[in-house]
Parts: sequence; C-alpha cells; structure tokens
Amino acid sequence: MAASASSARSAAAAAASASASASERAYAEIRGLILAGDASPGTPLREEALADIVGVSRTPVREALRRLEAEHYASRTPGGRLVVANWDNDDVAEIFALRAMLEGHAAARAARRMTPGQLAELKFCNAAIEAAVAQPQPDIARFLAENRRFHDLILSASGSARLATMLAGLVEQAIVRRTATRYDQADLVRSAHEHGQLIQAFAAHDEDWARAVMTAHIRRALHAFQDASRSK
Amino acid sequence: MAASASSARSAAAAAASASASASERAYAEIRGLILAGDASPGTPLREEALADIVGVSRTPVREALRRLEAEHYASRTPGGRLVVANWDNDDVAEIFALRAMLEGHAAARAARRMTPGQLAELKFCNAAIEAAVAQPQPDIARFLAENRRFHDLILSASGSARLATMLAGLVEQAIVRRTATRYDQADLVRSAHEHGQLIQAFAAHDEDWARAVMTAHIRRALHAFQDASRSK
DNA sequence: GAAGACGCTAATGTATACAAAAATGCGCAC
DNA sequence: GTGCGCATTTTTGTATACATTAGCGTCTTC
Repeated sequence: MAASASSARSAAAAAASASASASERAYAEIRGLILAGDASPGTPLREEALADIVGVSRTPVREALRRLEAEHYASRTPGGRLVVANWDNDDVAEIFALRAMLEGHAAARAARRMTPGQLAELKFCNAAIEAAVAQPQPDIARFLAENRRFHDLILSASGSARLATMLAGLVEQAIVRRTATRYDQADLVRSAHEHGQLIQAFAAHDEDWARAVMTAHIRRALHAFQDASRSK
Repeated sequence: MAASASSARSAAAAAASASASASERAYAEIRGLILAGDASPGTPLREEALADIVGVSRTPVREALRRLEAEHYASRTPGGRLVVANWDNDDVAEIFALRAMLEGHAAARAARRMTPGQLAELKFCNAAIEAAVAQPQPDIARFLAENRRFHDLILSASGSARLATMLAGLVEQAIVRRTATRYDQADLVRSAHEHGQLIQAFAAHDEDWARAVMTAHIRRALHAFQDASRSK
C-alpha cells in the first residue's frame, strides 16, 4: 500500500513536471506529498522548504498553497501559518455527503443533456472498469483511473463549470483516503454494476433515476470506506 | 439603483482598507468593481492596471485575481488572460439550485447542533429584518445586511468549514444580482416569515423540516428574482 | 523558582526586476 | 485587395530582494 501510494505520487509528479507551469508543478507535487502521507496532518508547510523541494521559487509555491488551502488540504494556524489539514471521521462523512448531493445533481443535469457520443464514451469506460475488476486479482490502479474518468465524463456532460470546480477537491480528498484502505473485490464489482445502472438512466434521459442511482452509489462507497477503516 | 450599488462598493472598500492586508484589500476592491458593474462582463482584468487602482503591487493583486477566478467572478480567455465573467440566466439558475441544496444541507446540520444561544441570535437577527421590512419604505440596505447575517449564523451553526467556503462565493454572486433588481415589499415580508419558520424548525431540532423550509426559501427567491428580471 | 518582558530568529507578506509567452499591427507577397 | 507571417509591444509568469510580523527562547526580577 505504501508502495502504491508513493508510485501514484511520483507518477502524478512526473506527469505534471512534463512542461507544465511552475505553479502547476508545485501544486501537483505538494498535493502529492500530502496525499501520499509523506507530510502527515499538522506538519507545517513552509514556503521556502517547499520551493527547494519542487525546484521553483517561493512565488509559484505560494499560489499552490493558496489553492491547497481553498481546497482544505491545508489549514491555517492562529498565527497565519499553513499546516497539513487533519480530516477526522466527521470530515470524511461530510465530504461524502456533499459528494452525494453534488454528484447526484451533476448526474441529473447530465441525464438531460447526454449526447449519444458521450453515452458511448461512458459505456467504453465502464467496460474497462469491468475488465479491471473481473479478474481474481483486480487491477486497482486501472480501476481508480477509469473510475475517475467515468465520473469526470459525467461531470463534463453536466455542463456546469461551477459544479466541476466544487467537486474537484471533494473527489480527490475522498479517493485518497480510499486509496489508503484495502479494497474488497465485491465492492468493486458492485461499483461497476452501479455504473451500468447510471448508463441506463442516462440513455433514458431520466434525471430522477440518474440522481438516485448516483446518490446511492456514493453513499454505498461511504459505508464501504467506513467498514474498511474499522476492520483495518 | 446605480447609487446604492456604488455606495455599497465604496463602503466595502473603506471597511477593507482599514488596516487589512494588501491582498485582502485588492480582493475586496476588485470584487467591488465587478459587483458594482464598473467592470462589465468581458472587461479584461489586467494586473498592472488593477495594482495602480488599488495602490499595491502586482503580487497581492495576483492573489486576489486567483481567488476571484476560483469563485467564478473572473474567467480565462484561451490565451490565459482574465476577464470579468459573464453569468447568463442558466448560470443564475444553477447558482440558486446549488445554494438551495447546500444551504438546505447546512440548515439540516444546524438543526441538529443548534444551541440556545445561537437560536437567540437568530431570533434577534430576524427581529431586525422584520423591523426593516415592516415600514412602508423598507430599509433595503438594512435588510440585505441582516439577511446576510442570518444566513451566516446558520452556516456557522452547521459547523462545516467546507460548506462555508463553498457557499461563500455562491451567496455573494446571487445577492449581487438581486441588488441590481428592485425589491417587492411583499417578497421581503415573505422572506422574514420564512426565516420565522426556520427558527421554529431549529428550535424543534427537526433536520428535515429545516432543510425543507430552507430549500423552499431559496427556490422562492430564485423565482422572485426571475420575475423581477423579466418585468424590469 | 516562576512569571513576564524583551530581543532575536525565522517565516510570511510585499515590491520590484527579469523572462517568457501571447496579442496585435504592420508589411510584404501573392 | 487580401491573407499570411514576422516583429513589436503588451501582459502574464517567475525569481529575488526587502519589510513586517509572529514565535520563541532567554534573561531578569519579584
């Protein structure tokens, strides 16, 4: 698990370092440090130290930190210093509750606007997910990547930039925590099945159906996560 | 209307300039320019020009602009330049829909956690609102200020920093647009009455009731706004 | 020995100077 | 006369130097 987290981090950093802007790289790399657990909750995020790590000046690091602060990856001490944020169980539950509402809303909007092309993409994407989880040894990395893509496709089909930015932070945060827990294959298969239901709802352009399936999908994920945390 | 908007702007700017940080002042002032309509949609937001206006250097202006961009007050051209964002009718409807969901959720959480002290504050606040709207010539500025405070109290009673930051942008945006329209006294009275219902729901610690009243409150506001826009 | 104040240190906030990229306008060729 | 391409100019992105403020340890005094 430590290995998968750290490889995920270096992969993200490598992808970002390929000719992206300095602030973008700083953002990706610092977030990676937090998500991989290299910087545990409460750790101070000092601008100069981070600038050295990323290899840029303080200016882009500052921009990255402001963004991370807005997305609740970092929080401020009374004196105005930034530290890695600490999410407790209530926070996780809140994140999932907000995701359920907002992604449910996104699904409803998407159902209204879904084009045949977008629907085909979703089907293709979910086929990949099913392939990844059907094996006795599920391909977790593949599942995470394609699952992310599936939800992003719906988000983009919903056609609301506001929703997209609001959800961006929430999805990341929740996925991270999940990455840290062990997956139960049955959960993965169930997830793919729910995606299938979503596709049906989209095909029928049925807003309420889509919203309900998405809400259920995410609330089930919450409980799967909580069960995994408890038994860990 | 133009007068009220511009006085609101200068008041905000003055409040901010009183010993606040440069980035904070820049944020408040630039947002003021956008909200007052001094910078109409599509107007380029050039860093150096804004730095001159605010009287600080480009660095804090940049931070302010990133924040405004994250809150959808500004959007980027393909080339990466910032311009004042243009909200169409769909955007406004989307903002209200998101507000209805998120503030409904906040109200439900608040109902669960409401303390007697917080409840008393809400009652006091709504009394001020009722006083402001009871007169033949309602005190609009007072209403807006107290109404804002009422909703902020609920938000803080909900105890979720995530909700608070998510809603901050949405509330501002919607209020601005409303400021631009003429208020119908009947709407204001209705609004105060709905606040009374909310207080009852909070007193009973009834989550579902609170959520329903809040959702209805905001959706009515949407339609009041749309009617006002049409007949304007 | 404990408590408070003072001064030092380290971190953030701000300004400016420099580099890179993008828009625009001009000129040239077709 | 129009369209394309290059050069100029404007604007944003990044680095660094400076100012300010919060933290923190020590020293003094009661």
